[in-house]
Amino acid sequence: MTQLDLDERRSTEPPAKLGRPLDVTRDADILDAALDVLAEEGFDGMTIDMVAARAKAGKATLYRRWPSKTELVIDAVACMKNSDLNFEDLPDTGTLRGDLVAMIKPPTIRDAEKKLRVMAGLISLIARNPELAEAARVAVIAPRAEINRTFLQRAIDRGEISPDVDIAMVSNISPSMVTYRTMMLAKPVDREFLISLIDKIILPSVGLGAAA
Amino acid sequence: MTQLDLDERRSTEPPAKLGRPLDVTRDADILDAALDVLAEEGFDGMTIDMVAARAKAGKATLYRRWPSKTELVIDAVACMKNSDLNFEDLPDTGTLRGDLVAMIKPPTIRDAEKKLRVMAGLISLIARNPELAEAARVAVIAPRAEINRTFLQRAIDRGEISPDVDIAMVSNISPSMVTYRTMMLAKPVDREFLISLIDKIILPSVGLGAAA
DNA sequence: AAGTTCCGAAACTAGTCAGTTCCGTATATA
DNA sequence: TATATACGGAACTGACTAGTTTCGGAACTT
Repeated sequence: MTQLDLDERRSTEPPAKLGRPLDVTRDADILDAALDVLAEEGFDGMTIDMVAARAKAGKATLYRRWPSKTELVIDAVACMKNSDLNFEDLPDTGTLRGDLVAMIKPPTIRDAEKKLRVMAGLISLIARNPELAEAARVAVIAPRAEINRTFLQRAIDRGEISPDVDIAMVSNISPSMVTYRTMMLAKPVDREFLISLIDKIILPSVGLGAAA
Repeated sequence: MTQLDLDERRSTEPPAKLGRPLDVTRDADILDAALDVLAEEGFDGMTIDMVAARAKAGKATLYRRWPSKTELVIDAVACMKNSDLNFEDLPDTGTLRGDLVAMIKPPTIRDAEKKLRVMAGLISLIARNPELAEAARVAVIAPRAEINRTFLQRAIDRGEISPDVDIAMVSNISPSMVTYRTMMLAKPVDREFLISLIDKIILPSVGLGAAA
């Protein structure tokens, strides 16, 4: 069951005729709590009681809305999609380097780090749960590369870089190295690291080595 | 308790005076079984019974040798160190590209993939268990970057690339992108991908874009 | 106010699994 | 052969947790 399914379910029972209506904002609170616990404990370390306590809800309430722990987590991951970056207001500075540097903002970095912590808690499951894997890919993994793809395509269109650049490969450099640095090396992803990444790896790979 | 501790314990009871001696090769079988299960199920999915069954051993035997599941896993990870690549016989072809390409061998790739599957099953724990994190870093993470560092240093020494190259950054490109591709994108790491990685990302980042 | 529905809290069920104990057997020394 | 030791297997304990049920109360509708 996905968030969309829930919305649908509710739209078929119009504005709720009698008694207290199902509160949609309650769903969001619970999903947020689930993400917090997930980031701190991982999937197996997370218990339904933890989530209920964090959301100040009863365990029964969670089971009234989601049929199982797994479905709750899938839904939580799917709803993690656009917590920070809106695709509409991406920077457009006129240069590839300008666009990439403009993405380095503390809130964006924090958002990415939380998502990575959630991902870390899920990875061992992803190999065995295709539905969860799909939710994670759509919500977390794809958007990061998509933004880079957009920047690169713009740069090609304006003639800044060669159209022969392997966009698929280059757009994954930053997600790969940020993820590895966080999850494997446990080192901070700070502005200095990201600037180095742009100037020493990404720009040279598109032929903007010294010209930038 | 580490493998070293076990060896020590055994060396203090000389060649075992009476009865059946503790069989050191039995340890290796059990640790291998643990790695197999770990790679397939992840830490939380792995049970002691599974490991015992796979090693054709009794559960009690495992607990005679390791005090807990966690210690067993830490030991297994630590022993994963040099299953394939020996630091002595690294290729030395005379060019950076030659060295990097020479590392692309099916057995090496398979070995790396298994290690990555084990890592995937551990990541959510690594954030909460420093001892395990250290074992994983020493056995899996550090060696991969170390090899690249060696190749890069050689290239600097022979004047092939500039001494200003950020070795720490460049030596992590390949581990990062291979890990991400495997764990997040669930795409195969084949020869074609690795060649592209070398020619399109790594070599340009050290100033060998077209000259190679 | 009456009726309905959802709520949080808590008790409960059932299954799983880490870790322990026990036992009959196999293998080595002496 | 007698003895000591570690073995595999199986039964057991205790803790934990997913999921269910129950219940009194709160909030909304009419």
